[in-house]
Amino acid sequence: MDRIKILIADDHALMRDGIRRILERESDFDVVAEAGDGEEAIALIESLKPDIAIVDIAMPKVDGIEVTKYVKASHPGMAVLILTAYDDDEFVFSLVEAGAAGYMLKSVESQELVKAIRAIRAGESVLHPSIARKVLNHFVTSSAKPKEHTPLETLTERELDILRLVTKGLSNKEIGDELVLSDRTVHGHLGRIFGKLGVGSRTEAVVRALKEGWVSLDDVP
Amino acid sequence: MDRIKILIADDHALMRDGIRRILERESDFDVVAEAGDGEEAIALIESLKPDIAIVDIAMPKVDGIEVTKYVKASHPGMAVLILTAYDDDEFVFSLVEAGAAGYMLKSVESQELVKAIRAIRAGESVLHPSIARKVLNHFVTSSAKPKEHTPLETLTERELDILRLVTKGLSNKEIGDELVLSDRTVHGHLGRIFGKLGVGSRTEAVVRALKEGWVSLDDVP
DNA sequence: AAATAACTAGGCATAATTGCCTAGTTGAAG
DNA sequence: CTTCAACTAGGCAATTATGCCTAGTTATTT
Repeated sequence: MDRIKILIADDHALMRDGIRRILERESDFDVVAEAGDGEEAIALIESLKPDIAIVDIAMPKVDGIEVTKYVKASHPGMAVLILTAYDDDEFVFSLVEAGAAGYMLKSVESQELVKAIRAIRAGESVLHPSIARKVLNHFVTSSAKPKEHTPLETLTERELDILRLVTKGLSNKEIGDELVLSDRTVHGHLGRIFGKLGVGSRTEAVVRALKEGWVSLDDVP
Repeated sequence: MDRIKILIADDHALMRDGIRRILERESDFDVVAEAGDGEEAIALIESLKPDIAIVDIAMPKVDGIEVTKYVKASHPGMAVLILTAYDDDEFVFSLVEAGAAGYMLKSVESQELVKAIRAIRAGESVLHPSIARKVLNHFVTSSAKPKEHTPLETLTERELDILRLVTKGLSNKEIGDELVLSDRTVHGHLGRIFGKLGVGSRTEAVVRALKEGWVSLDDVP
């Protein structure tokens, strides 16, 4: 069999270099390229067509999830191995959905990574042990309570506007001034927001907005 | 001169391995140990007394900042090079204060890291270029406005307890029940919290708590 | 012993929030 | 043309929150 062509995408040069040196000790591995961001990764994938792309989630310009989606859409035979520092449920499910063949944490031992690559090459899927547990938990709990915490009816644009200003600590009246509305209107919107989010106070709504990423902490200096 | 004895502390085995392989190519470097968490790092520093400890910030049990403080307190001659993924002002100042001899990001090229180690061995200090800029900005802006956004009088433990519960969306009365207090007491604490933080509503206080890291979003499911 | 800070609690007044209604307007979709 | 969702606005009542006071207790420090 030909050597396994591998691409490494990670914004940390040191990590790329380290992984490359680890993989290059394997005679059947061929590290054909390194990319420092998602855009570069996609370009190199197009021109070099590696067998496996080792991709970090957090990268500038285009993140690992997008890269994975792109790869599976345009090169279904190509495998993506996510290698990341994030031990986060949400990412795992996004990636599994996007079609990643593996999800390993950077805390993995070198030889485990090597084994994972060979397994993926053989058509298997690999999950970091601590991740596998979470995935199982997910299926168990998600079949137990199909809704309850997910019934987020989507907020309208206007409601998001108001929620953003609430997060800045403004009162209903101040929000009204800001958006040129009556404070009663703000009051009405807020009531609907609370209903949709299933909360009962602006404090909870704010935490929810931040948790879901509607609003970033950076927006609130 | 003897070879430079180096210890690598990082919770990512892959990163440790990569750095080790990079450094081992230099004939005057001697990687004497690897540690996967801060506790292990301190133990190994005690027994092996390396010249330089390369330390990640985010590590289990004991973080890199604590390790740095420990090293500077008990082995003033030993140097600490922080190598981390976090491009964050606060960490830099904490580390500079703690006595780190260098602060490099993991996005650095291998050869830069090698050069940094030699520089530190020679008694110099090294800062990642993008960090250096921030440090300069800090001194410029901090001399311009000595207070204003920094006048965070420290909150007491009790105040933090209350702030944490506020972040969960509880009312004063609910917080009182939780902590076995009168709601008036909670009211009093909150007033002092607002004063210290310079805010005027629980919403602002919550955002502040999250922004400063008093409370984590993970604590609020 | 005296001072200090933190925690506790209450009074009192004002302002803000929340809940539950109705209802007009607009624009897009059927 | 009708229907529907979203945005707008208000009435009304009840609850909370906020600000500004005082003041007792406890533990620590000086």
